[in-house]
This record gives sequence, C-alpha cells and structure tokens, in this order.
Amino acid sequence: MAKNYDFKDVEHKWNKFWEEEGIYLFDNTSKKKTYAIDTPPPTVSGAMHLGHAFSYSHEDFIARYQRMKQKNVFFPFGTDDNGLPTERLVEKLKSVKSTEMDREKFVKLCQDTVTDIRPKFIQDWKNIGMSCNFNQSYSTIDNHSIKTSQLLFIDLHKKGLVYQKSAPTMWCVKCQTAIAQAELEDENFNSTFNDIIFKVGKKDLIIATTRPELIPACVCIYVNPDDNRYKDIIGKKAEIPLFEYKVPIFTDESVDMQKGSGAMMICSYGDKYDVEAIAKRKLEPRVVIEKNGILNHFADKYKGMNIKDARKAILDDLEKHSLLISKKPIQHVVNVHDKCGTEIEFLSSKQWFVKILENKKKLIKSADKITWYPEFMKTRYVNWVEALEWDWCISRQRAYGVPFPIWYCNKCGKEIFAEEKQLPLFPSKAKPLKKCSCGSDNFVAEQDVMDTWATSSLSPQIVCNFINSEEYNINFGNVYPMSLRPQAHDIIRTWAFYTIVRGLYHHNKEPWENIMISGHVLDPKGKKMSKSKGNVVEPQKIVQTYGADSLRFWAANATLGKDLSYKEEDVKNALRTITKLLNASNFAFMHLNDFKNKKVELEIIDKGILSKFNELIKECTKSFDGYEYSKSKMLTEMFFWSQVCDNYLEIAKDRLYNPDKRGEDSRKSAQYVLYQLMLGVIKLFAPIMPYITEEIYQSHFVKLEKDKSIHISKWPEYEKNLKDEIAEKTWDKFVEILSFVRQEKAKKNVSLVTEVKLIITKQDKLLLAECLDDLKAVCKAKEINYGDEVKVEF
RNA sequence: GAGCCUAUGGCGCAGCGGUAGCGCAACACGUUUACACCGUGUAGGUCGCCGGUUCGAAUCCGGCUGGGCUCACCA
Repeated sequence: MAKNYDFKDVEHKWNKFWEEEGIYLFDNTSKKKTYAIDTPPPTVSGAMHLGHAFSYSHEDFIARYQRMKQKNVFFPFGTDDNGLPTERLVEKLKSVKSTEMDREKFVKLCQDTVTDIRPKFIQDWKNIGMSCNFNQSYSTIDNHSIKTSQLLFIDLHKKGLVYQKSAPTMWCVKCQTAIAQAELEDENFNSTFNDIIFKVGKKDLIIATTRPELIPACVCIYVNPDDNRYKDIIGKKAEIPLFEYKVPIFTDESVDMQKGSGAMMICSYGDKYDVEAIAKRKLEPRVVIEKNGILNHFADKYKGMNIKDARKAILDDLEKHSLLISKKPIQHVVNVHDKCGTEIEFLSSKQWFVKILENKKKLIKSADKITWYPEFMKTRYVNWVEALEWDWCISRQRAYGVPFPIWYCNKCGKEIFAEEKQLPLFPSKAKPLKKCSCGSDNFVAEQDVMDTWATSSLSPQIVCNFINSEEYNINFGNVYPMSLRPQAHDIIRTWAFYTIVRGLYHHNKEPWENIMISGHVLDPKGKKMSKSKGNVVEPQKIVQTYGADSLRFWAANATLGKDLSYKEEDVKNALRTITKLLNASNFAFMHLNDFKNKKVELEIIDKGILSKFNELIKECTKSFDGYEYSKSKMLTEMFFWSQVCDNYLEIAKDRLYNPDKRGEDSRKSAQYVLYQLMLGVIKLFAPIMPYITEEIYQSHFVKLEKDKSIHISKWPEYEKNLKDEIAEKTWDKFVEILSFVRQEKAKKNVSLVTEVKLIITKQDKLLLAECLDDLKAVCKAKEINYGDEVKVEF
C-alpha cells in the first residue's frame, strides 16, 4: 500500500467526504465556545501563489487545532474582487481599457469576469486543504458587503469621522485616481539634476531641479534666511525661464542650504513640501498637470504633452536659450503607485477622507489591546501609525467598487446621504427619499467609488453579520471581536491598520483578540520570488507533484513572522514522513486485529514511552496555544520518527510476534501502547497534514473511535497520572544500551540481526529488571551478563 | 537618515542563561518478518566580530560589520 500511496485519490476522496458530511460547518446553534477567524479575502486573480499557500496553511493549522480542541470554529472565506486590482485584471484578461469604455458596460464586464473565474480561483484554496466555511463565502462586492460598507460609511459620517475636502492629494495619472499613503511604494529611477537659470533683474539665480516640466507650475522661490548668497534678492521677483512670468522670492528656514543651489522653486505640486508651502503662503496655484498626466494651458506651447515628453522638450529649449547650466545624471528614489509603478503627482481634487491623524494616539494604544504573534510585529504597526502624515483617502475615481451612498443637490450643492433602508444603493440608479432642504428635488449622484480597503477593512463586520441580512445568521455581538486575525506582514499598514480603525470608530473595540503574522516565501537563495526573476514556484504544481499534505508540512517549518526559503527537497522530505506514517500504522494494525480498546496492565517500558508521549502532548498543546505550530510539528516529527519508529516498534516486535514465548499479557500491553501512540501521533499531525491523517484514521481507527472524522475528534490531552519518572528513566537507559549495541555492530560492519553477548552493569540490571527480555530480543543478545561496564561481545 | 528583524556545521532551519541540535546533502556499513520513499552508524560548527553582565552566554546588555524588511528623504 505504501508504495502506491496515491495522494491525488486520497485528497480527492476526503475533500468530498468532508464537504458532504459538513465536517467543517460552523454551527451557530452550538453551545461550544466560538473561535472566530478573520480570514483574509484574497484578491481574485488567475491563481493562488506560493505566498498564499504558505500563510493560509498557517491559519488552517490553527483552525484545525481549535476545532479539535472542541471549539466551534468560525472560519469564513471571502474574496476581494473589486477596485483597481480587479479592474486591471479584467482589462488584461479582456484586452479592454476602462477609460475608453462605457462605465456601466465595464462594470458589467468586471462582474461577469469575476463570476467566471472565481470558482476556479477558490478551488486552489480547497486544494490545499483549507477547512474554511466555503458555503458561507462572501465577496467584498456582493450586496451584503456593499450594504455593510455603505452603512458603516454613513456611521462614520454621523460620528464626524469622515469628511470631504478639495485639496492637493496623491494622484496616479495612469490609473487616474486619488490614492492613499499606504499605496505608495519606493522605486529607484535614473534622472537628471538640472541647474537652471532664473533671472532676478539682470542677475542669474540658479535653481536645481529634477522636474523641469514643473517650471510653468512654479509659484514662488524659497531660500534660507541665513543664506548670504541670496540676501540681496529677498523680496524681489524672479522671472520664470521660458514662461515669462514673475514669482516672489521668500525665505524659509526649512530650506537646506547645502542642497542643490540652496534656492528652490515651489511648484503646484511637486511634492508634499510644495503643497504645504503653497498653503502656508496662500499662493494661487498653477496646477499644470491634468488628471490624465497631460500638461494644460499653463504650459503654453508644451500644452498637450505628457510629463515625460514635456520634461525633455523643456530641457531642450532651456539648453537652446542657454538657460541650462548643467544636467547631472542621478539616481533617486521616487514614490510610485503600488498597483502600476507610476510616479505619483499631487493634484487638487475633491476627495473623501477618514480622519486618522487626530486619533493616532488612540490607534497606537489599540496595539496593546491585541496580542501580536510574533510580538515584534506590533512595532511595525506602531511605527507606521506614528509616521502617518495624511488622513485616509477612501474615494477613488474608478469604475468598479462600492459606490458612495450620496447625492448632491443640483441647486444648493448640499450632500444628501442615503437612508439605511435604501442600502445597498447605487446612487446613479436611485434618488433620495426626500427633497433637499432647499426645496429642490434635482440631484446628481456621487460618481466616485470607495477604495477596496474601505470595504475589506470591514471583514469582521461583514462576516459577523453586523447588518443582519438573511445571508448570514450570526449574532454580531457573540462573535465580535473575533478571536484571530491571520495575515502576512506586508499588509499590516493597510489591512490590519484599517481594520483596527474601523473597529474603534464603529464599535469602540479592537476587532480581534489575537493577530498572527506570517512571513513570506523566498526562493532557495533567499531572494524574493517575482515573475521578472523567473523564480516563481506555483503551489498547484507542488500539490500535483507532492500532494497538499507535503506542501503544508513544508509550510509548517516556518516560525511565525519569519520568511522561509522554498526548497523542493524539503517538500520531498514531507512525503517521506507520510510514507513512514502509512507503514508504521500498517505495521501496528497487522497486530491489532483482536484489539479492544481496553486498559490493561502495562509493562514498564510501555509506561515509559507513554509517559514521554504524554509530555509531548503537553508541549504540542502549549505550542499550538501560542500559535507556534512549527514547534509542535517539529516535536511530533522527532518523537514519531526516533522514539516510535526507530525504537518502540522494534522493541515491541518480540512481544507482538511471540506471545507464546513472552505471554499474552505482554502482547496486550504492547498492543495498547501501539494503538495509543499511533492514534496520538496522527492526531498531533492532523492540523498540519489533514489528508494522510484522515486516511489512516478512517482505515484503522474509526472502528473503535466514535468520531466521524479525525478533524472533529478530540485533541490529545495531557494526563497527570500517566507521568511516570521511573518508567521514563528505564526507557532512557534501555534506549541508551540499544544505541550502544547498534553502534558496536556498525563498527564491526555486521548486520543488526547478528547475535551477540551483551554485558551490562549491575546498576543497569536493577533498573531494567522488568524488561530484560525485551532488551535481549531487540539487541539479538544470546545472553545478558553483568560486569563493570556495558560491553558487546561477538 | 530612522525603526524593526537577522547572522548557529556545505545548504535550509531549531535552540534564546547551564558546557551545541534537527532535516537535507556527504561518507561507511547493513536487505533486519512495517518501511530501500529503508535501517544503523560516521564525519562536519570555538553559534559574524569586539567588549560587558554573570559562578556560567549561541542565549542578556553595548558597540562594530554583513544580510533582509519597512519608513523617510526625494528642491
């Protein structure tokens, strides 16, 4: 059987069984304690990647462990399938451009596409053995989620925690939407640092810039008040090269005299510094870049060019007019949009913001009310919150997302919020229930949609059924706050942070008791996996080749929060353990035909290993309770391999095969221990390797155990009265002598079945008095004699 | 520039105050009635460097160096 273990068949068989039998269903009528997991909804794409397989395995270990601890595990599954990532996916799959399409048609296309690919995408999660409540799966754009998101947006408004403001905001000219600080990424670019001549009267004022295309956006010049070079021009006006208008020259202490020429142009808007300077001086901005990245009338003859072309044209013209002194090549780091890699701009636009900055302290305090695994990840959260400089911009000028439940009065401009009974709502297809206070009933719908994070940050409210829709039948207050948020570390600043914000703002309570952070998967050399490097490993291929248990067994090697290098060898190794489990249980049940699970008088050596196994249970339970599944896995693996297989099975053989010689009682004792050890080991492995453990459980144990599946059976419990120090000591000494004999035989290059004479000390004899027959048999000793030291004679 | 993590046999990792462990790889031997997808054994590390605390440090503290992640700067 072992040789032909067909994991594909086995995995398929048990997946079907679990689903049909409803093994993982969440029972909301149960009196058991609930353990609720705030599962990350993965962004729908073509396929699951290895990083997903890695961290979702980790959370499934915990879910399965808690289920075996007889908790009522609530383990919902959702997908995140709207917003920019989805739009980009649809554009790619369908070869369309949202900006060139009718919005309604594009939205429909998005819905259809996602509906189409979602089942196959979710199948990847089922294939790695996730024990989620797939029957209760949600999407962040289904009606339930839209309603939750809109209702809680209105709640934010009622509480004064959200505001609309027209201000310079971070903007992506490619995606043509505002973005939030959390969506910034750094990228290194080659550029030039250009020294350009501005005229002040007849004098030359040199200004260094990397962004010459923003010269027509310049509204003033800054120099440091202590900078002697520029004392004489302060208060005068500088003439803008090529564009022939003048701007004032101000002093400001924030100017770094060492940088560039010490004089800088303030443009609308080059960066956050510009935004602040223009606001501080109350200057009239000249916003030269339009939302699509094209320069406007402020750019005169460069109007209609994109940023890159304008930069080149302006530099060329400056050079022609001898206004460009130098063009030094530099490499500098620029903020780009994480979704498309485009350099971000600052454009003035009207956006919705959730207040963050005024509540930083409270948000930081929240970190202490949640237990972080591992603890140092809390620091990342705290650092991020401390460093925040912008409120959370949640509006996006995109097509496919949760709409804002808002209209504006065409007469007086007042904003009208939808009423709760209207939700979920598409404002363009509905009207406010009442007239505007100005008497008008002419409204225009808000066109923007919400950022996906504005909805996925409500995953606890969505899955715990805050709004009480029929699709979910969970009482919110009973499940919220949830027990655990599992996620990877890259989204602490987004998902974890935003979920905490929403928890505090809506319920004045942190959303979960615990948060468990996984690391990332690296390639065998410890480098990030990326398509461009060609070092990407697909989890479904691993599942095909080595099985889901092997993939999971490998993933269980990772300690929390730490990255792990992927090595195929390690996955292969998992298969070894699976085979070993099969062989060992086959051996055990060869000898358990007549076994009735009844307690019998145990031999001392059997008491010894049971006592040790009892300690293992204690350690594994402790590890799992602290989310250290890797420790539990390692300890179980070591115990199974070296104590159970290498030693106990060998020791027990004589009694199992020769009851006539050794006595029926000694065989019964071995049977009992064999049964307990094998059952215990597969239970300890069950959260990690659900298929092979179920296979063994169902082929052998289910006859005597009452549980329908190992995954709802009881996690082994530490039993105080099994502790037997003398028996353990006996076991240790026994194994020590056995190892010594093996060593001696290896030295002589003889087979382990070679018969020998064994000499042990009188002290050892005392300790081993009750198991000398076992020792004799397993060492193939013709006789055991006593001397001053342990010896083997051939 | 700042914060966090990290440095342990060839490789991947555990250990986190009591004189180094696991898996892979290597080597030798062994077919032994669960298993050659095997067994037994051997070899291989003064735990990055310097200092401190301690009876005692891979383990705690400080500094340095290297690696990684994150944030900031970005005229």
